[in-house]
Amino acid sequence: MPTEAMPDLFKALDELVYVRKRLKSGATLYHSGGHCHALYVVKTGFVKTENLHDDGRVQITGFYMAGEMFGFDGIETNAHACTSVAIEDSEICTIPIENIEKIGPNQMHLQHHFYKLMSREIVRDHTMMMLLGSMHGEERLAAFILNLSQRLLMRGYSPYHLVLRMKREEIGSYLGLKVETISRIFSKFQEMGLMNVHQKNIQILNVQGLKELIGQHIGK
Amino acid sequence: MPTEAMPDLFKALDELVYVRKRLKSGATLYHSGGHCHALYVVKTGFVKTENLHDDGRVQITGFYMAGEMFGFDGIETNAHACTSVAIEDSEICTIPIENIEKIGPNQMHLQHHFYKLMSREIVRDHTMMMLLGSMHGEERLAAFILNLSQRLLMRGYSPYHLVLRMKREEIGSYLGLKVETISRIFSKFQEMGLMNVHQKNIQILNVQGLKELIGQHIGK
DNA sequence: CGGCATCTTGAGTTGGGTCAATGGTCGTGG
DNA sequence: CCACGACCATTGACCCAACTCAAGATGCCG
Repeated sequence: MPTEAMPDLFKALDELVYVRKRLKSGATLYHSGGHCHALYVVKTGFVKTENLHDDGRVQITGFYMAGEMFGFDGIETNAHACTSVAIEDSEICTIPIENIEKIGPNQMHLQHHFYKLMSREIVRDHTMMMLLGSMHGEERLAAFILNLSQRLLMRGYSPYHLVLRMKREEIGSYLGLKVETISRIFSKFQEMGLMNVHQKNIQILNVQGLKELIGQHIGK
Repeated sequence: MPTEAMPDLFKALDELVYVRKRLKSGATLYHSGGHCHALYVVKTGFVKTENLHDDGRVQITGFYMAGEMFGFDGIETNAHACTSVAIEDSEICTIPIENIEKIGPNQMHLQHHFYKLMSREIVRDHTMMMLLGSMHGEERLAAFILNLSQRLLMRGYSPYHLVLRMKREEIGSYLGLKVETISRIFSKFQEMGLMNVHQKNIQILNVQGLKELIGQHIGK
């Protein structure tokens, strides 16, 4: 992607944005099954998306931080396939889908940008399938922490100090593990000297150690 | 989607198709990391896509049958994020990405069709995340068989008799379980009178029973 | 300060993994 | 056409990672 085009791209993107909504922590942006007419970008705050199974089981399918777009699952059927909830006070930008469809041939780079964003979501989901299907608990949590760290770094924050916005139970739901297991693994990581854990504050002490931990358990 | 528009849509789609490749069973269509210049549609046969982890672990991320499109993961970076392999002799249609980008404003419904297809893949992936993150072995296999049955039905085949194109190990990789576990669950399903299993031939005897099995294990 | 939600830790259980042996199926070549 | 060999599937015995249940600890907010 040529750097020159970026300002134009952002300008063009900006014109698609409809409104900025404010959500209190715990508030629902949209419900599974509801009519889907827009995509969303987190401006500030933190959002989760979750799938609700009939019998009450919940699977969190994503956590989105400032600058990240979500809601692509609703395009296929015009109905949301998951529920979106703010996990801290957040501001959300809305991009009406009709605006995206109106993108003309003069903004082909913008059209392509949306394809890329959806492709990125697909790659991310496949990575999660790999994590859930073939990694052990410790590997999953290490990968999760490294991923958050990476995303903070890209936003210009320190990659070594993170404040978790979600609770242990939500991390567990995302990683296919129970709260107690998450808690135990955090304690173990601390014992191993990989990180300091104090409630939601994580200080990463040994990035390389975390990376090496993933992939140690050969086989599964 | 208006039924009237369908013939036009198919005609328009057809014009994007570049070539039809023939692949022998076991042949690789593209490798992870390779340059991505196209999307693919299965014309005949059966294809799997898989993520390869450094340490040799493999996660199958999808099985695609006639009429299904795949390869969306390569759009973001122009490099394939997974490897695609034919699991039986197959014919594959290639849709060069440049053709998709050239779609003009006169074919807005076609442009939207691609958004829908990518959205469908995202929904499917989220369903898999739910399956891998919060279902037990029996539920996973039941869901898998019901999904195949459903896709056969949509293509006009009997939903009660399926011939598995993949081996047990591949089912296991897809569902995050080991070969032996898949084998044991198939045997159990047969004992329970839910289906007859003879090698790759599955005869479903009790669809309702399979559906009810999913969601019985409350909690986890 | 009290009440409630969240997090941690322990003890015991279990679903699915591992290892190992056997049984089927199919393709190839004599 | 049959026999061999390679690959795949099944089954059993045992084990361990993660779950369940239960009890405290910690922190937060009114």
